Amino acid sequence: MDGDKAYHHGTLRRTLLEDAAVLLNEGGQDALSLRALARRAGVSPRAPYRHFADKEALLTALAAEAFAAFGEALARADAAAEPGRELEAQAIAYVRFGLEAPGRFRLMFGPRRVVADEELALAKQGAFGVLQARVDVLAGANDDSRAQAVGYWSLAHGLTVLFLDGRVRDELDGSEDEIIQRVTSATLRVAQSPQSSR
Amino acid sequence: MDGDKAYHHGTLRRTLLEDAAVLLNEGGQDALSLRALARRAGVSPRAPYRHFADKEALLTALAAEAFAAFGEALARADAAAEPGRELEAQAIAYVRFGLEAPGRFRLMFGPRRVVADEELALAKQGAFGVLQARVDVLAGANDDSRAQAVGYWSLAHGLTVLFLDGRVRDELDGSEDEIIQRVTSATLRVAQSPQSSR
DNA sequence: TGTACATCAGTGAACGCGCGTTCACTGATGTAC
DNA sequence: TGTACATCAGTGAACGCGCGTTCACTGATGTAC
Repeated sequence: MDGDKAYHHGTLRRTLLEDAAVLLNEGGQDALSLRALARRAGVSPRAPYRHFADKEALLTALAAEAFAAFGEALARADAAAEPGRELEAQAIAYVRFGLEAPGRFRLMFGPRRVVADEELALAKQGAFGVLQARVDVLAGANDDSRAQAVGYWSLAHGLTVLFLDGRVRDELDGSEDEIIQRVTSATLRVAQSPQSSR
Repeated sequence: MDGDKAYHHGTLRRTLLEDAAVLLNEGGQDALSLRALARRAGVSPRAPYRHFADKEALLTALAAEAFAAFGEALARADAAAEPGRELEAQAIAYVRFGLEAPGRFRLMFGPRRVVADEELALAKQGAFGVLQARVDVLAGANDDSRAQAVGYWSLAHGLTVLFLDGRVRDELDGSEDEIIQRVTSATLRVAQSPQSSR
């Protein structure tokens, strides 16, 4: 199970990124060090530098992967949703994605990374695009559709953070999905499909 | 200007908390160390321990103060708003509070602090209460008013984070306040007063 | 199939650093009489 | 108003630690012929 990779690890890059996500979720940013990562992978402290220029580069790569996975999760939820309930499904997927791995989520939206990483920018843009596309279909890509997309994104994002903070559970009862549906439909103008609210 | 306090600093506790906020906003959590704080205050590394049990205690105290200030800012905005536009005013105040001092904002909603601090819990509860109170007035404290309050809070919170992330400015033009108003009214069901939307 | 050799993916020891925290201490301040 | 003394708010040197990163290196792998 361990050590069968001998000298040439073979998948160090992957391993490092996966373990980084684990450390982030377990102990937050403070717990994530290159040395800890190397230790987990059973490899010398120097080894990670073969795959990443420095710590920042690893974090950026991880954030980019996270946004890609995020976009896919949103798209999957959208595709699987009952017609007319796609936005709600995306909101649920959004919150779940955050709660599933809080450390990763905080990395994604944390203090500014190196501004110039193109892969990261694209992945981010892609994830937002999934939501924007659905809003455009429902709202007809009018003047307000961008503002609406930002509003939906904000609501889902804020709800996630409030869940992580414990705030939501202090205020509302019920399962996660129920709460999300309830908050969404109580708050949003165009919450669902043609057949209006509730 | 400096050093006129001589040996007994006199206001070290205050100074430390204020400088901590500055460091947080300038360089993020990583830049905030007790030693750096002591240096800024022109005091030995040991001195802060006279006022805080450890670093965590200082952070907790800072977060508690921040939530108190936050609640006051929301209440002030609410009081100064045109009748019927209080929620919008609170949302604007919310976002401004975050953009004004991102480091402080991230501390407030960052990874869980020591759960058991009562002062922090109360200050947090108080800030949320300001919003909840306004929702109750407008919505009549019905079944959904708690969910609505959570929804508003989420929207404002998410919008703040998206602003901080640069996401909003990538998508929408206009001044901060305009954007907030636009997103709010495009998205929210009960955006304003009786006279309905727009 | 065998061998020479370039390249790739690691080793392991060492560096300097700033950190949180603790030590035994001392100078300034405030209070009791 | 003066003095003794407790207390308060700081000093400054030291600790051990884990970190990011660099050094010169070496064993494993893949390719050309």
